[in-house]
Amino acid sequence: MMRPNQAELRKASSILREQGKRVTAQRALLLQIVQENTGHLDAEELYRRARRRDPRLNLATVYRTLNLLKDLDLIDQRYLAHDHQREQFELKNAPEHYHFTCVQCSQVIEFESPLVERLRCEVRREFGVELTHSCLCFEGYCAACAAKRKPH
Amino acid sequence: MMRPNQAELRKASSILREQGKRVTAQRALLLQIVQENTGHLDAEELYRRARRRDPRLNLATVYRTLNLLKDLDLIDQRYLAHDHQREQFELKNAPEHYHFTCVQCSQVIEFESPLVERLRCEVRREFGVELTHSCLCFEGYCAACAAKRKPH
DNA sequence: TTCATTGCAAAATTTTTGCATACGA
DNA sequence: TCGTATGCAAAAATTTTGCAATGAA
Repeated sequence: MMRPNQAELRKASSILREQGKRVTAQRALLLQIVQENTGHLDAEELYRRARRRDPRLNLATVYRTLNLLKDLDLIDQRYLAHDHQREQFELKNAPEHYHFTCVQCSQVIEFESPLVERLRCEVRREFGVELTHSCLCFEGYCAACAAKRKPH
Repeated sequence: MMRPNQAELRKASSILREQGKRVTAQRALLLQIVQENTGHLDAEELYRRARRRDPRLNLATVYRTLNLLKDLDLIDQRYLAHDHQREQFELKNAPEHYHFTCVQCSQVIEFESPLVERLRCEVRREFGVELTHSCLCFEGYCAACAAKRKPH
């Protein structure tokens, strides 16, 4: 967690610039926060956290920035669990990864597995489709919460 | 598709009754429509379709009904693709199934595969978690749309 | 300097709620 | 009949937009 993935951020910045967009303090701040939190935030939460560092930041800017970053494919919009009503965002990483969300403590675990690629092949072959994106959202109880639920 | 799955609906009705809830014309109509469309509808679209058969139906009733059915676990709320902003609902079926959504024509294909169970086992073992639900959302181009994109 | 971006406030959109009436059991 | 559920209208919550001022390149 919290690995300062500056490379990711620099890459995002240069993509912005390539598109003739400006790397403003607000955009840099929001990108920074998205990447620090492995990015499972909705607009409101992102706004709350960003305001701690820049109290002048406006919620409209958060929405505008999220839309921009989505358009440029710099962040992903994910649905992680049933009870998340609002959209969730995360920095787009090269390798796809998948999520497990604990329904009790909301902890998110990322995982990956070669089985996913096999599944994608299967679907491609069976239906003749072309896949551009896959999202896996598992839900349940993390080890700690599961233990608490079954004492002894 | 469009198999008149009356058994599903009767089961839903009896669950409503068991919970001391009433099976009103509005609720029956909404359940009917959710199951007819394999249920990939948001609140507004469900409302539009329901109004064709009962023009007096109110949008507030749709929201109240969706919340009720979610609480009773009679419908699932799913996020099927990136561009679906609003919540999507579908009738809860016994076997879990997964979705592919065509980003061009919005067609939804459901699939299942034993690989999913293997993946679930892997995640359970690796992280010691307990799984209660899994959602797979694949996106891409269906066979027809893929063909149109690559002429000759 | 120039024009994209911001903050602010107002509008639009989506969802929930209070209350009198209607209706299922 | 009794109370739950509905329609309606108003409120709340979420997201977008117009515009003057700001600031990155």
